[in-house]
This record gives sequence, structure tokens and C-alpha cells, in this order.
Amino acid sequence: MVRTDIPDIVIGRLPLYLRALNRLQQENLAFTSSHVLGQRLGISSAQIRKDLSLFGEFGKQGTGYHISTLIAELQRILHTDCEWQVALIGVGDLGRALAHYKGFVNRGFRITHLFDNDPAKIGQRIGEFEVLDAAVMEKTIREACIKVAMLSTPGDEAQDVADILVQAGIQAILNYAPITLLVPDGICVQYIDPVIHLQRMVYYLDLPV
Amino acid sequence: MVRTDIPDIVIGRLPLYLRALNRLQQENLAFTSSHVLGQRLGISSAQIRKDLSLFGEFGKQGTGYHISTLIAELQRILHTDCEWQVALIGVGDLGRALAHYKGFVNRGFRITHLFDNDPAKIGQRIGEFEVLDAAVMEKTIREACIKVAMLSTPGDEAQDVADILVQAGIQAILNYAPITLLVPDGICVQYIDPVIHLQRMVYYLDLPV
DNA sequence: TAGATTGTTAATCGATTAACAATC
DNA sequence: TAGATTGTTAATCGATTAACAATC
Repeated sequence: MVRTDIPDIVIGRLPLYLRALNRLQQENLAFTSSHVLGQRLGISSAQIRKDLSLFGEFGKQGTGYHISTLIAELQRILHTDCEWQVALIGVGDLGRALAHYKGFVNRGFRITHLFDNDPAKIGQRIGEFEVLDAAVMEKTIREACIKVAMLSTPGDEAQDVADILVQAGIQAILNYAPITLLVPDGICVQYIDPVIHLQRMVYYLDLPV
Repeated sequence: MVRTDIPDIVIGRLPLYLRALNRLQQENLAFTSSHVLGQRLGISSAQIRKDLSLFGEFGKQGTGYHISTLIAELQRILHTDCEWQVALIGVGDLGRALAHYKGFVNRGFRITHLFDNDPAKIGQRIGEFEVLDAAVMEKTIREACIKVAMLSTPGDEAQDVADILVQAGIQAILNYAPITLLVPDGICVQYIDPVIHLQRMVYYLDLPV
């Protein structure tokens, strides 16, 4: 298979397929179809077939897709058939919750390094790891060859931290701070801001009384 | 202004514009342009002008947009020129972090009710509120006329909770559980799953050594 | 005025869908 | 076999962009 340019919007759907397939597998199903998958996800079956066909032929006419095979293929395609080390910067309430979250492992990620610049937090143990001084962040990340970071600092520190992360060789940043980061070309950034989602939804609601 | 059908993808960008405008205002700027806004957000200036033009004429040739005026307009358009009460269901680590998060107020939302079904948590105080028994959730939400909920329960309870929320009159759900919810037409659901974002990004990364 | 920027149009670009031959 | 479902094509649909007259 020659990896030609795949639209990013397709890449964005693959993790959803993967999540739904894992769920089907938990339900002890062995095969599924683009139709079933589409119904679960609110996506048309044609779109699912087309998306998958960009990467190969994974299904069988009449039968559909073998779930565990397709899971393995999607993991390989997404590069989550291994475990990425993740650095977490900012150990406030949210950072702590992320550090304790059990849902990263088995989906390709493990938080292995925690950083903060608050002397009161440095040295604390959270889960199985110790909070490290943000002053050693660049060196530590570079030496551990970590490529993925999650950012849960206050908004006014996020850009400075991001600059250091880029210097340290980080290539993908999941940013929980409510600001748009400026990063060089080639660095991936994704954003999580619950308020953005809430605002988007209440547009469709009648004003409260 | 007649509200004709606005594409949802446009609605999804308005909160980003709002967030960037608030930031510009914090920098003590009074006016901005589609060009500046676009550079900050990684969006073309033409798109910003076109999006805004769907709702009215907010700018001036040669001058651009008056920031505080545009903020007020966007808040009005999005229905965030008031404070929505939000119910939070599931008071684990993540729920606790959300309950403490200061970023909801001033952007149109306030968590006012916490629910859990764990007897050890019911009755606890978190911030200024007491954790209520999930058994009284439907009644409480209906009587308080709450329309917006955030769901941070474990995945295998999320669908059951969502069903109750819909019964209770909730119209918008922000779901942190890593499953797709099935809800009736007209109920808005948005999803936050950090792993989905991480998986999407590492597709673009070389495999780790 | 001269420079800057809007709102809007038309063209381009890209994504989704319907349909169906192939085939398990 | 008959029924089901894939992979793929062509058509449709929708979103983005380039360009510019209008005008502050």
C-alpha cells in the first residue's frame, strides 16, 4: 500500500472507528459491517467503507469486517500498535485527574513524566511517578526521546511551555489550556476546551428563562 | 436578522473567535481585523469574514472589528450572554477537577449540581456544592430546569445516565466517557476523549524507536 | 487623500453520498 | 443458491478561497 495523501478529516475518524470496534469486541462479536458501525457512530456506511478503502481492503463481501483484524489494522495505521510515552505538564486538579486516568494504557499511550513549576508540587508522588521540576523539563524530555505531551497549565503559561516542549523535540501537543498555541510547521497540536463544546451546543438551545 | 440555516461547522468556529477576541481584549486592544484574528487561529481571513457575515455586518471598512462589540454580538448569537446552569454527573478525579475549574463562569456556564451513585461520595462537599444522590437526579434536574449536563462517569454507566438525563429534560450533554451515546433527535451531544486526539496526532509521527 | 479592510460574489476545491457490479 | 455486504465510481453536495467594489 502506497501511503498517498490521506485527508486529515479521514484520519480524525479512524480513532472513532477504533473505539467503536473495541466496544463491539467487548460485546463478544467477531464480525461487523459498515452499516452497524455507521449506526453506532452516526456516520454513513458509505463513508466508513470509503475511509477504510483508502488504506486497503479489510472486508469481505457478504460478511463484513473481522473485528479483531480491523482493530489491528487501524492500530497499525494510526501508529498506536505500540505505547507512546507522554509527558504531562501542569499538575493542578486537571493534571492530577489525567495522571490517574486509566484509559490511556491499552489505547497506545502512557503518561510517564509529570512536570510542574510549583515548589510545593515538585517531588510529590502522583500515582507511580514523582512530579519533576519544570526547570529540567527540556533536558528530561529530550533524553527520554518523548514525542507526545499534554499541557494542563494555566493559560498564560501555556505558550511559554509549548515553546520549551518544541525545543525539547516534542512533536504532538494536546493542549488543555484555553488558548491557541503558535508552533512551528510540522508540530501537531490538538485542543480540549470544554467551554468551546458547551458554547457550540447552547447555540441550538432556547434561551433559559 | 432572519436566522436561516447556518452550517454547524460555522457554529463550531464562533466559540474560537470568541475566545481569541477575549484574549485580544486582555491585551488592551480595542479593534482587530479578520486578518489578525485569522493569523492567531490558523484560519483564513476570508473565512472569518464570511462566517460573521452570516449573522450581520459587524465590521467597518478600513478599521476592522470593534472587539468588545463583536464579543457581545457573538455571545448573543451563541446564547452565552447569560449563565447556563450545568449538572455534573460522576464525581471521580475528572469530575472533581471539572467541579473546581474556574474557567466556566464568565464564559456562560456554572456547574450548580453534582451527582454520583457512590454512597461514599454522596453528601461530600466539593467546592461550594454537595454531591447529590444519583437517585434524585431526574427529579432535581427537572425541577431546577437544567438543560446542560456534563457526563464524567465510567463508560459502562454513561448510556444509562444519558437516558435519565434526557428524561429529565436535558438538551445538551458534554460526554467525557469514551463511548458514543444514543440519544433522541434534538438532543445535542459533544464528546471529549483525550485518547482520540492523541491517536489522531501520532498518525503523523514516525514510530518511536 | 491614500491605505486598509470589509462584505460578497463567483470559482475552486474537497467531502459525502447514492448506486451497483463483484463476490463471499 | 439467495442474501448480504464490500470496494469503487460518478454525481451531488457543501465548504473554502480568491478577488474586488465599496467605503471607512
